[in-house]
Amino acid sequence: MESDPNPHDPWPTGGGEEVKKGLVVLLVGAPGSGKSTFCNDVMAAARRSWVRVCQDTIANGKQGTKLQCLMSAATALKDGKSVFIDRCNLEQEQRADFVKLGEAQADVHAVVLDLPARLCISRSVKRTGHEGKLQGGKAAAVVNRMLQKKELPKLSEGFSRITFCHSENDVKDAVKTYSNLGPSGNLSAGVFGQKNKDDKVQLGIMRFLKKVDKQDQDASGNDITSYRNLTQAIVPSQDSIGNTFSAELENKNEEHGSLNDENSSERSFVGGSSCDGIHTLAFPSISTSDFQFDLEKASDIIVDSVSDFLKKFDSVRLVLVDLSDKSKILALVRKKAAEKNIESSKFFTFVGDITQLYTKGNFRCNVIANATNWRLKPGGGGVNAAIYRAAGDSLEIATKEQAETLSPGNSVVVPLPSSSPFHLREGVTHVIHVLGPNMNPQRPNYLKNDYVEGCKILRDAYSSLFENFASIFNCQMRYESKRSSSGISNLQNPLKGTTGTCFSHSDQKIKREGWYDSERNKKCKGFPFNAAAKEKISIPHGGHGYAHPETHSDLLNWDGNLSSSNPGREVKETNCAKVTERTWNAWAQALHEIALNPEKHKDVVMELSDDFIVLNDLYPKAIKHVLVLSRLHGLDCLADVRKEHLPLLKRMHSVGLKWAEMFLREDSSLIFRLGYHSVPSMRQLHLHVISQDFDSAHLKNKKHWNSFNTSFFRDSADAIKEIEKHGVAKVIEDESLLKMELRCHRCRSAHPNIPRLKSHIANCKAPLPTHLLHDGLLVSAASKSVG
DNA sequence: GTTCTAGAAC
DNA sequence: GTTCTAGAAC
Repeated sequence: MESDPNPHDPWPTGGGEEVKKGLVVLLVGAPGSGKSTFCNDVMAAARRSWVRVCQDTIANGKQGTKLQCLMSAATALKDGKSVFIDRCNLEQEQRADFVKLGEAQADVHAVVLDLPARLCISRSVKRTGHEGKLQGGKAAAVVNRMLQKKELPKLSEGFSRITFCHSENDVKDAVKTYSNLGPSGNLSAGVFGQKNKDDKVQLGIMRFLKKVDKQDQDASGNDITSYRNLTQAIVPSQDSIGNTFSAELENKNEEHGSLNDENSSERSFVGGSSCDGIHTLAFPSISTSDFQFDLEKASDIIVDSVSDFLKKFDSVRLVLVDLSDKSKILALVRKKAAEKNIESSKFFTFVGDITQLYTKGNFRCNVIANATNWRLKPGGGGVNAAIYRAAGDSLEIATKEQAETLSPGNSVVVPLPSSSPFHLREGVTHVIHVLGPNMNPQRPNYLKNDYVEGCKILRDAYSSLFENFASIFNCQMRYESKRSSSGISNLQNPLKGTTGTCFSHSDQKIKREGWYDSERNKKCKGFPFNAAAKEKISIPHGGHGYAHPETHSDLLNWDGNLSSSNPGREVKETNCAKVTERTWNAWAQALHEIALNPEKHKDVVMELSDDFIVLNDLYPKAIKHVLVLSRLHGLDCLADVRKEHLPLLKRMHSVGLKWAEMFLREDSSLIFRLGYHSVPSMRQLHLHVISQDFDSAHLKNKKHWNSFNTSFFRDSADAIKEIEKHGVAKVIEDESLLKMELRCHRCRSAHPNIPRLKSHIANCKAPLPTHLLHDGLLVSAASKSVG
């Protein structure tokens, strides 16, 4: 849906004026990859005026020069036409001059026709009358030689959008996307459809890596080195808790993107979310830990610096992070930020590990700050050590490229390579090292309690940090501003009149989940409830098997109090946690009935013991999909499970494993995942053992898909660990998860509807996410043979 | 959980 | 016209 005639254009141009912008699309592909066909197909159905610049015919039908192509393209752009550059463009150097065409107010895209070499060769060999006269047997040698030199395009070359096509279907989709592009429409920026760079990494290798890496785990159990060897681009995505600000706002922006880009069925954002996301800087409190800076003074400076910065920038968020919810600096800053009326959507505090904001906190930040030392070296204590440990060698190497040392009050931006574990795992694209004043006599540059100088340096440090953050942001805005002439990432941009339906939250919601201690335990300890929280979310439950609609969804407000969105509701108390009483609808009782009276259901029971029953899911969502059903009365869902149920849970897990392994003996190509739905539709605790093909006619809607492919699905092994550690398992009682856009569970590409998703997953060969492999959450033939 | 179906999307 | 979603009913 291009924007020109649309009165609801989400990215309206400034002052109501339509700013015409050119578009240059470089085709990238070997001879025989279908570049000319692509151009012709688009031009045949196009809604805008295109010129195809083909080096093979540019000289009066004969092969011409690159210069001729450049001149022809420039002329076409001047005439307001859009241009296809139809030449191989396989190497960066060959593309560079064409990318520069974008300097004259044009977007530059790449469409990569990365089809199998064999196909290109056979087409080249077969073709007669090809414009490039590359026919016959010679073609094979030429194609092979060219492909050896192939350098896939990157955004950093200056492209605002890159579309990778690996199959005929991909090409069709891309043709459709460009055909539908109206005269002044635009497509969202980013990388689409990129395959994992290293598809050769197979399960066996992953297992091997895992084995090796056990020696290299940090204290929190984070695996460090395995990621060094993987280049798979995992972009933390919308399968996180949907209610952190970051996830939510990024979702919104993707929704925006989709309005301009209705046909981008392949939407695997590679390289972080910065193109479409809200730029978020997570930073620790500088100097207050190891450098022993006074907390009162530091908190004043933080709040002042944040306030100043936010006055200047709109589409950014700053998040102060500390490990403990008892953190004094967080409490001080929260209080002062509230007093100063700093908008809590733009600045807030977060309790968690800054190195695992996404994986452990489900909170996405694309930039994090590191309180470094003057040598910019790993080690020391606190945040610096943790960040270097988590980021692996790549951070050290990347840092060295930027600076050797740093003086107090300064900061330095370090872009993380896309292969960096931090980038892959956490979605962090940049680390900014910042050095604050030191009040610790044991550390270098000791200020001897000179707080006049100290405060000055700390202010400098924060302003340097924030300005550097903004400079990254500005540089990435280059792409964004290309997408529309009016600064598209404005958060205030309303969604009025849009038709996207994936995300229906309001902008001002926040929910902190994922840290047990800050929530469930506090409830036990009788923390005060504050119904007048500044921001809160209530998540009504409808459509599930129980009739009572609400469950707890609490959050911390600025005052650090717990607020409840469910005042006056009856709860029953089990041990420490309060559990909502639920009334289950008749249809949701089927499993409960089977669990209690298995003798009446011999037709479905496949295995029976005193504790559990194994049965096929009546409506399997994959080739193999069985349920391990607990028989314990009163245990209806994962949220009800407590420590005393651990033996049962472990037993159910091992029974699930046994069945998965049995299925694997029949079909070794299957891969299984074991887990629970956060909010099950059917009463009676049941473990899903489901093969990851999702090849089933019963998988019919978004809810089906997302219930197995977002954090709504809680892996059995994780649940067990969490119960062991915290007494309860995390359940994500957030219905919006089930309404999230449809993303392939392998390559993370987004798809407009279930049929399209299903046809994609039937062919997607990308490996399953590394975190699943890595944490042993998948059961496959490979995992069995190694383990 | 499924089925049915109106109406939106294509 | 067909396809697809989402809400209601069960």
